[in-house]
Amino acid sequence: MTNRNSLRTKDVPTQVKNQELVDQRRLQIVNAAVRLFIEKGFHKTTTREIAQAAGISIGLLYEYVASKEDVLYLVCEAIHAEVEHGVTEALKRVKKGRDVLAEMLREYFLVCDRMSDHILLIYQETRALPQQWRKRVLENEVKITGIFVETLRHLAESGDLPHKDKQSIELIAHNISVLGHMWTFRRWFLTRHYSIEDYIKLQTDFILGKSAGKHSD
Amino acid sequence: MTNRNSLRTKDVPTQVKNQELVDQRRLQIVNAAVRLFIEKGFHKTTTREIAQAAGISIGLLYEYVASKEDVLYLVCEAIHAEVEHGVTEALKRVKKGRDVLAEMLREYFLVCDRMSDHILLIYQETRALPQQWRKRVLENEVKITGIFVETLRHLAESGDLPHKDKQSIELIAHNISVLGHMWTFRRWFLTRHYSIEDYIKLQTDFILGKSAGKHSD
DNA sequence: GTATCCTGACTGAGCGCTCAGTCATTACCC
DNA sequence: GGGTAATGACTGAGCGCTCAGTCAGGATAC
Repeated sequence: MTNRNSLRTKDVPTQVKNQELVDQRRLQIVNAAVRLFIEKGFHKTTTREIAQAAGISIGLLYEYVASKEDVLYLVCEAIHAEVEHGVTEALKRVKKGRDVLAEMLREYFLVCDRMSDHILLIYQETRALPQQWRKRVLENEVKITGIFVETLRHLAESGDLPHKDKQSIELIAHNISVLGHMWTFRRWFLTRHYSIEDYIKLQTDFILGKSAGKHSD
Repeated sequence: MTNRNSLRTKDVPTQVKNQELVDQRRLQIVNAAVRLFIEKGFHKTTTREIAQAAGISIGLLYEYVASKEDVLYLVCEAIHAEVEHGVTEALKRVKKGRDVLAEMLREYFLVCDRMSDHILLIYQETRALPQQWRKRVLENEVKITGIFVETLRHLAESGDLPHKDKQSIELIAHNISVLGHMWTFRRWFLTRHYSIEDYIKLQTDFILGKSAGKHSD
């Protein structure tokens, strides 16, 4: 995982003066912690294990964070940065072509596929964060959903999407986000029946409205 | 919460002979634990707190379960039983009328609304279960999704739903499940913008395919 | 009397975090 | 340049405490 945790990271206190060093060490720490948290979960991972996996001493770990929860927060921020980066990069590639929505969905689902474990981690361990930071992590979700809202709005304005009011568009954006996540937290079941390509195709049809029912109203 | 945890519950060992008593005590324990787990999470809740809230001693608690994780398992099973009961009850009411799918969605989303905290709990704490039981809890999710699969299949056969292959129907069932859950795990955001009635209406439109895009293929 | 249910003081493993001390590097002085 | 002082990154043994789980013994029912 690359270091995109530049902004929010500043809120986590450190004893170390050299900012470059802080970034580098925290990158080590986050990478180690992500691996361990995915493997055994936050609660069953000890601070010593994190330190060891990061290649530093337990004492030094606490020069760079004030608590174990700080580590989890850094991890969550890093994951979000990664996802957001993935999505915006994908969007750039897509915007030029046609069939923007379908292409966007495809790219997004692929990001979710790649980041499965990480996204799952956020669903499972956010609760362990202190109130204030939990809130921030949740707002990151909204931020990513916001990217979809923007795209959908553009499409609606340019007429490539049936007119929708703001409320509908926003909810559809949430649906897209969550249906991407569904691939991560029901992966254990879904992969038995669908490849990621199946999944992309079927979900795209569903979201684009090729899907269900006739109405009697 | 009523006691619907009759089957799977037998797998959790107890020292107490009187089965009635076991059921009654475990009900106390589960009710107490649910409340505490929702409030502070599994890891921050002590076994003592559970015992006290259940009105029994710590020693007695361990006559009815073998570990703290047992309690979590009982809680998960109870919640699932409750949700399943809610859904099947709702379905019975619905099947007679018309517009079955829309009515089913409505009832299901209302169940999710009522059981918000409980469903969220399962998302957040399943990880803390030992492997084998985690699997069972996950399979309960599939079971509930299965109810939707059944209903959709009936509708498809009776022609009230455009023909869909098995794969599509199954995935739509999963989507419905998860979009219900979304109301619980994004509740903190969604309630700012939508009432549950708004949510039901918009999601129903979305799922029934009144929703999005035109295609260029 | 004995089988069963129940109590709560007790144990000890485990873990987050600290802090006294080490060492490499830099800054400063003459 | 060489001697000295200051800085701050780094170490890891161990402290303090929490908390799941136990067990010896008491209460109750029949």
